[in-house]
Amino acid sequence: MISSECVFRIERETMMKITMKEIAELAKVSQPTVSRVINGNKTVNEEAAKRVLKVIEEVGFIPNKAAQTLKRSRSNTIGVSITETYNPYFVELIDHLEGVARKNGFSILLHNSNRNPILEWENVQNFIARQVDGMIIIPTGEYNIERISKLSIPSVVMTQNRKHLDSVGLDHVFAGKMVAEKFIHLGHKSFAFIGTKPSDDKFYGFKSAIIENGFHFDENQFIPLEESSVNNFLMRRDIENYLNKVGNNIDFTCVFAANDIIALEFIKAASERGINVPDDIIVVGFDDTYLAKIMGISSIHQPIDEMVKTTFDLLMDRLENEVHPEPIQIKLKPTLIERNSYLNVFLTQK
Amino acid sequence: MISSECVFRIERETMMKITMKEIAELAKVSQPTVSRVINGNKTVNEEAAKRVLKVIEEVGFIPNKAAQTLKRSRSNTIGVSITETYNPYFVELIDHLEGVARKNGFSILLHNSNRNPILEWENVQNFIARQVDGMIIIPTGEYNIERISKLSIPSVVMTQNRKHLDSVGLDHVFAGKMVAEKFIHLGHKSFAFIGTKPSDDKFYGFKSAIIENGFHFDENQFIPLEESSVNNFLMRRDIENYLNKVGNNIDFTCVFAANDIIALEFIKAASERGINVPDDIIVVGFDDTYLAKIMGISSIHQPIDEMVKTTFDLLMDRLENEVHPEPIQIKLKPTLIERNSYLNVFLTQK
DNA sequence: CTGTTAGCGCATTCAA
DNA sequence: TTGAATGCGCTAACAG
Repeated sequence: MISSECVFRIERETMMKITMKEIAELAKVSQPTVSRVINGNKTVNEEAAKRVLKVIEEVGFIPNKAAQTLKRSRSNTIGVSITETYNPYFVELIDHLEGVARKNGFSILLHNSNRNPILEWENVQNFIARQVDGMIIIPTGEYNIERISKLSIPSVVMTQNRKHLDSVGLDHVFAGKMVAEKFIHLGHKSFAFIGTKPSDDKFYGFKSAIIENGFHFDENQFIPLEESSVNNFLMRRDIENYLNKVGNNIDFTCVFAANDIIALEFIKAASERGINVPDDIIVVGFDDTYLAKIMGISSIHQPIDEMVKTTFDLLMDRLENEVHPEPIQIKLKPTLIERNSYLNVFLTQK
Repeated sequence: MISSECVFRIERETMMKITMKEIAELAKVSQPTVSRVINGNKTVNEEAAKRVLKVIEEVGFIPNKAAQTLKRSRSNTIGVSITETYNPYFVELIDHLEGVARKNGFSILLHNSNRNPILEWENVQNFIARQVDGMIIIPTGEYNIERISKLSIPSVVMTQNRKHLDSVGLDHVFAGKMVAEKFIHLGHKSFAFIGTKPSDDKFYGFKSAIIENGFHFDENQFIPLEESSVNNFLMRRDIENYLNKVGNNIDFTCVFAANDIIALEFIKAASERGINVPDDIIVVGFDDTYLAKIMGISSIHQPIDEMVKTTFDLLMDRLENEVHPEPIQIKLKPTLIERNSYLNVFLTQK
């Protein structure tokens, strides 16, 4: 007792790192016994176990996970590579992910790729170096996917679907279709899309549905945004460019925006030009972030909870079952959240 | 060469973990020599080094950081505990932090405390278990600070100042004062504050400056918000409650909000009641997040870059220099960013 | 310049 | 039920 008290004091002063060996000495047992107690091995004498626990409590011992990882070849860590944090949707995703991981005894090692494939690969290398048990990738594109699939570390791609890897994505085509059909159902006849790339699945779904329903969609109804603008909140500039170009010839009455921030920026730009949202033009955003909630913008809602849970479960499954059959592709269904734009209130109150 | 080719193939198939020992065999050197090459030890024969690097390249070897950490008692990781992600300000902070850390060869281990001191302590325990070299804490309150200060792991508190620990905070009192003086300078005579707790330093600075300038500030000019409302985007409810209570007796013409989201929610609530911002009431937010930028709300800007850099440098300093004198407290100066509310545009265009 | 040896802290045999 | 011995993959001290 006295000796343990003593060490305890020393601990608080100099705080040299303490190990199982010290605990063992103080509890008058061997180091493996301490290990057994900590890992809940029942084959330990009750008295001894109590002594060990008491000492652990007193000195505040915490096992060294680096040693555990080395020994067990298992770190209880999963690496998560994300592309950006400017979109609150990803932040929410990560938040949920950490919660789920924590509940299951895992830590998250989070790295941002900033949409840069080189950094993404760097992240993966780092994950490997740090012995993660699995990886969750929000991909920058196709660039590293195949390499990752060859890595033998269980990995799953989240938010998008990929051929070579397990993936949990959203049915973007369906989302686009849903918006188009909503617009059509509301009686609209001329449409527009704002986004960075025409290859976007949601644009494809949107455009297809429009054409399938016998309506027209030509190139200048695609309002193009630079990637770099989007990342730096400068999409406003691109929108202005477009509006300046078309002048008064705005011939669409509804717009689908690739994300909520873009939607809001469009609404602002339009409003300043005397175009009333939603009276003149209605707008639907994407991601259903709190921005959409706060500003009352209709938006495509991604089932974050379900996506995170599905992704994590899939990863756990891969961790436990060695067998690696074909990559699984899961496509989640989005929903359309309709809102009355608060902006409308601002616009019409006078 | 042939043997290395062979192992390479096996690697791609079964992908058993490869170690320095294997590299050594393939390169016909001893394992420590491989280590020397990897760590840039110049005392290695050039030929041998080349062979080693070639093999490493071929098999894609990445050193096991768990082993390195165990051996060096250094993980090149810093633990970061944050309180929330709902506020984009913290997200920006973390983003910058990861960038700075990466540049210096460090990884971030990020854990969210969700404003819960118990989780915060859990985070710290986890950081210790994972052998972080240092910690950066965005505190949930006072609760764990003293315990942390006794831990011997270099730690610095960020965004707030604390007595017992190195800390890099913001001069909140100054911020409040600055806003009050701005309001006064603009000719306002009756003021309000929206936030969760009257103990808030920025409220203190705000109120003090008002009183010092001979104006009045009584209790019902503090618009109270529940912590839980703020965390769940339900501050609107509290604001409505307040506005309902006072009815038409709104006697203030300017409001200082504890963060940008609150500011926006107030503006919305007020606008819907026919109160024009900024004609009837002007509003200043806090954090200068993109929300404020997008919506054109005036806001107190925190020097994120400087804060992150200062915090990181301080931590590095503590890591390198064993000596631990008194805790250092650094207070950064905020600035007031003035904007013309876009909401105003929406409100007045008709 | 390089190989041999030792040991970081832990979990896991294997005996006893 | 327990302790002694071993080794996870790596770095560092020491010979040579």
